[in-house]
Amino acid sequence: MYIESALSNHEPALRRETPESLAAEGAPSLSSLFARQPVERFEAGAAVFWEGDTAAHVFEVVDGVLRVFRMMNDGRRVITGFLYPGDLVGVSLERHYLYTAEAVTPVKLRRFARNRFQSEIHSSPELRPQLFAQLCDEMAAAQDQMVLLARKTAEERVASFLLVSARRLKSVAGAPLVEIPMTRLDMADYLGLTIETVSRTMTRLTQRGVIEPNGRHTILVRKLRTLAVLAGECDEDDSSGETGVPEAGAVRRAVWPH
Amino acid sequence: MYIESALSNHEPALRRETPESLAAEGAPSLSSLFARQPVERFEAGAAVFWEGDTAAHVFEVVDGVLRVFRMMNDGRRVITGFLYPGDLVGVSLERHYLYTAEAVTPVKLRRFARNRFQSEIHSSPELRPQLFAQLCDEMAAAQDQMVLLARKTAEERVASFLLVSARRLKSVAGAPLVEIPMTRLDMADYLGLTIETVSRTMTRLTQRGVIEPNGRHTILVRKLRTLAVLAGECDEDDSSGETGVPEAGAVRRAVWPH
DNA sequence: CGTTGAATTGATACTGGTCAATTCTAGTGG
DNA sequence: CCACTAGAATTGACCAGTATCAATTCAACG
Repeated sequence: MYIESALSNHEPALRRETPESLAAEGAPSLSSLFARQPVERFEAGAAVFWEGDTAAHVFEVVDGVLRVFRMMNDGRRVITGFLYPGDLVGVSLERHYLYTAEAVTPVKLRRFARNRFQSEIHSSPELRPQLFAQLCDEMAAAQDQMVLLARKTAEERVASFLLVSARRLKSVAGAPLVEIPMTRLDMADYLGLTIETVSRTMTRLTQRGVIEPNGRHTILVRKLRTLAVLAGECDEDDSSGETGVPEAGAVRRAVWPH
Repeated sequence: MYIESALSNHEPALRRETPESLAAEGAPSLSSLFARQPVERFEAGAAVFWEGDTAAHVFEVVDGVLRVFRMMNDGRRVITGFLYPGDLVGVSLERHYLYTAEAVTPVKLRRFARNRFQSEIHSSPELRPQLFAQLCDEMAAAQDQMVLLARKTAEERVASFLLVSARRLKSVAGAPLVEIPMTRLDMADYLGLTIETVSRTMTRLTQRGVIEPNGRHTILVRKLRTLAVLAGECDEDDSSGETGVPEAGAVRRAVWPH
């Protein structure tokens, strides 16, 4: 079966309103479920759970960034996603986790027993559509990632990543200052490249004036439109204007000359 | 949020029992929802819907195979999945489909109005977990595909594809005879390769006696264990035995030397 | 200020892509 | 029933984009 996102380009449906805001208003939301759980802290690099562990809990990211990855038996690593505040980890029907979750930055999480989570979801007509929406968003993101991995060049991949990172920010007027908390190795394993290729590509983007690194984990995006064009999936008209962030709900064409 | 499959290796949770069997028994199942809808036929190559179309319906595949794909604006195509009898297409919260669905073979479908589908799901405590299970399966399959696209070699990709195709069959005793209904171009666009590379890789597998083509769309798998090893994600012990199909629920390790 | 892992940069290798030429095969029509 | 045809698949020669290997350089932290 195939599902789609409630919002194009994977702005997560529920991420806009912070967990706190909803919980405070008493509106039933997925994160309000977790609100009473104690906050647990993980230092950067620490694993929340491992691929193969018994999947006993569902987690909500409260603060920080997680990486979620799978390893091939010879050590090749694939990061299937990064998780941000408001995201859930470990929702599943499987007895064991199918991936490892690690803290990229220091992370705060809330934990919920799996079976309790399931029964809460099952019995709440408010929560169910929200969970469903998150699944749809995640599926859409996975499909974008498949497009990236299957057909995009190194430059398109890096540009796509930076673009999505830029969109995650509350777009500061003009050029957004993007935080890249993860290492180049994380980026490489997420984009299906090597560190060297990621590094070279970013150097080239810098030389062309598209981005302007500010330390290793902060990047000023100087030409957002250019970045969007380089990323692939958008119509490549003017890259001169260099105005604000291209809106998320962009039009999609339905033409395919067979 | 991240979810996992109810069954490893993406044997779909609900696919085993045919739609008919369940519907006949009156057991509430996703496909029983569709059972009263008229069957629609699509000839090979016909589109069921296009990326960008208003997403007004959900479809159940009754017979045949669909390909689901997205196009980049310059024509690069990525097939994100193939759909088989029992699968649903078009489940979404989005107003428009995010991908095109086309018939690979002559296909029979049943159609269900989107809002009716949603309310049925919403009001049925039996159906909901089944839909959830399908979402989980699909998410797990998407993650496998990301691993394939991000890190596997051409040979590993082709081997993985043939292996999954072989597993879909009711494993005939000994060497399974695998049907590959799609063209090489479909395979290439699914595996992130070119037709030429797919072709060369299959030729090499044939020369090594791993597979034995029987026409262009049928393949006798002579060395299933070898194929499994070549596919990557399985421990590569003996490839001599060449006995039955490796079971789906294989063990996963949880080691990661950081 | 020194140390160490991360990142960058360079030289070279190799997998898979591109372009082009056959060869196959499933239809089609005589 | 069989030759013809057009698209699909295979094969080959060559090329390009990334990976690999190796050497610096950078920057965060003690």
